[in-house]
Amino acid sequence: MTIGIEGEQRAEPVHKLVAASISQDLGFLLAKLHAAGSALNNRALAEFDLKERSYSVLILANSGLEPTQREMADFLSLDPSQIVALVDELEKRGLVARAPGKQDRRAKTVTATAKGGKMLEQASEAARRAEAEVLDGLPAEESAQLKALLRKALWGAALPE
Amino acid sequence: MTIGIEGEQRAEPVHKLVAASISQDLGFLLAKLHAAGSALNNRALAEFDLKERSYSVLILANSGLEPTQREMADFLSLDPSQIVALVDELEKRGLVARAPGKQDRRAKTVTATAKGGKMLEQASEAARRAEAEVLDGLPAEESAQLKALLRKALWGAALPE
DNA sequence: ATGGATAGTTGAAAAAGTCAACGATTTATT
DNA sequence: AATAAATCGTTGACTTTTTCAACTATCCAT
Repeated sequence: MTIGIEGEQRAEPVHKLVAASISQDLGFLLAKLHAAGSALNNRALAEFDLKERSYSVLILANSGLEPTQREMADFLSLDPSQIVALVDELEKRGLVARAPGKQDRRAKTVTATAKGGKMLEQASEAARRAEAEVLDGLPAEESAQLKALLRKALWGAALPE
Repeated sequence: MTIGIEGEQRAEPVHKLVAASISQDLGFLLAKLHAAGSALNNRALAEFDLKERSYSVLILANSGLEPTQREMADFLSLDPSQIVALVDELEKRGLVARAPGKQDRRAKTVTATAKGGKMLEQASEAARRAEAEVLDGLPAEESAQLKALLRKALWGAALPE
């Protein structure tokens, strides 16, 4: 983690309270790193009028997996009604399109348009840079390790890639 | 991670969308594990009429470090006004006490009362169990590694303990 | 001694999260 | 086949959380 201020970068000063036992608490560590990362991500994505949420939806829409809104809601840990709002906005901007589910006509699959795919390409690059900034304190190997452990904590040993 | 349903526990089914590239995104992984952890934490703490937030404040108040509200806000990545509300409530319940800062009379240090300390003891045990549940998929060594990497990402190599 | 910054507090406004209901459709039961 | 129960997306109401600008009291630099 670094804090960037007007182009200049300095290491985050280690806070006095780091000595408190909460610094050993997983929930706190996740919340804090997530908060810092979200701020950077949202700043990076603002250029494309995206936020972390809409960016996530766009990625899933562009994945080729033709996810339904319900699948997105489950996977992103969001309420289905929030997905409606996110897809509404992306659809209005012509970045994604809804289509009726093939087997299930109740469901709607969400797919990125060509325009959405192009925007995603650029946005991903910005997000990649933001992530690098968050992981600034970790060498590449440990960054990979951290992400691998997070995936394993979420889904167990059976991991993609 | 496991999902507990009415006492019974089952492994979380690996979602179809895990194959999407967002599963490699640090922000997403943090958000998802944090969301799952928060739910478990809050459920565990509800017994004590605490939430993650008030629990965090109580820990810091009990740390012996005599943090000011501002220090708490910085450390917990919260707005100072949110700390006011949290401390107000804990103080009303007799779990913490405000005292004027010794060097700086603008500042107020927050300290846990004996009652607060006792409650924290029990609540910590509940939180510890919740954390264990989140880290269910990881062997002890990897859990420790994950937490160490999170700390390092946040504060660099200079770590407590 | 004055001016500018900072701590806590308040209150308002915006954003996000929660939840129950509904129509359309699917799945299960008889 | 008919009916019942469950599910998907959507809407709207409601609550909670977040954000931000003011304000007082106090501190710090000059």
